[in-house]
Amino acid sequence: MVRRRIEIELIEDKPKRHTTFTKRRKGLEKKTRVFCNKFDVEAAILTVSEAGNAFGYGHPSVDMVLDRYLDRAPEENNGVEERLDGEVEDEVEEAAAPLTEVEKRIVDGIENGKWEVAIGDLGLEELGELEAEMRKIKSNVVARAREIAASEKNVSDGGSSAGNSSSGSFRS
Amino acid sequence: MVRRRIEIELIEDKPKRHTTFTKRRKGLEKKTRVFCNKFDVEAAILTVSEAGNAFGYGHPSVDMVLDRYLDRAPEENNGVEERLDGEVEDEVEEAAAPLTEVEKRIVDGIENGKWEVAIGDLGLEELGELEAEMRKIKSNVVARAREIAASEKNVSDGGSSAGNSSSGSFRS
DNA sequence: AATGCTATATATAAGAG
DNA sequence: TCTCTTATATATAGCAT
Repeated sequence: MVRRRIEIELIEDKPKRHTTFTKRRKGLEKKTRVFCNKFDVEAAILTVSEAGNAFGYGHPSVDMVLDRYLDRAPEENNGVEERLDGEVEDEVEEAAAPLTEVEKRIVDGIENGKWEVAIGDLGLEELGELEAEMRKIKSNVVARAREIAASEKNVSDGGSSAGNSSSGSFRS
Repeated sequence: MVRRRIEIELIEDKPKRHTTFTKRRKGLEKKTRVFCNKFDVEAAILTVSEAGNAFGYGHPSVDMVLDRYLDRAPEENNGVEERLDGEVEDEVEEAAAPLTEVEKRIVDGIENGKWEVAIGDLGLEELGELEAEMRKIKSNVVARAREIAASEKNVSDGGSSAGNSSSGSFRS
């Protein structure tokens, strides 16, 4: 009977924690389902347990919502909720955007099944090959990016001179 | 005061619907936050409104959870919740699997910032180039996949055709 | 581990400001 | 559009099965 107020704290006992975790996860998923039904919107709830198991509910499907989200989300949310409607359109600086257009199109292409073939059962060598290829492409793209960025800076760079060096900290 | 039982139906009035939508979305996000705090697990709630606006809350961040999920999720969820722990390992036909290991690794790489540089401001030509490259790689991988699949079929094909309809309707 | 029960905690629909 | 209130709907902690 909810004997005491539920602390917003970590439950100590392992087994109890797991039980409660499951209960609450289901509740969250149910709430998401009702939410979707009520408003006919796309939503997804993803959870990763301590053991690393991934659970998810989504309408019309987790992947669908994922696609939509990745397509619309220009910024990342670091634990804080955030609206993502308009465009961010900042100046063309050197810092990396969380999800650029190119990245989004790639993700979109992948997510939308343009690969058309199940390749999940490939050997690992193929996978490594693929990654190497992508890394190569990335290098090309990066080189081109710097080139373009450099020339753009020459004509449109406002006054705030210095500070940020153009090759410093990107994402991880 | 919740005059009547809340129908699990679509609300008619547009303005009211939006208000209620916002309220419930916040509630869902709060519940997710408490959920994360209580169990110290990773979770994310993503919603896309009718207008196409994307909202999201996640701990430690939406992207983090996304990465984890994509890394752990072998199958897609079509509106029905589903546990995602084991492997799916289906036959390698010509139809697309929702998200394969390779795809996931690609997505993961992209999401985790291994591209390290902002390339969103590139010209469109670069983008087309990149896509062409990826398509090429895909062809290679596909060819290899069929090769492997063919040889594997020779020795281990059981025969139960139907079961899960993994060759009918795919995504988009 | 999963399900049912029930007292209590939380969420929230409708108003009001 | 947001916040507050308040009556009511839902979720759920602890327990039993």
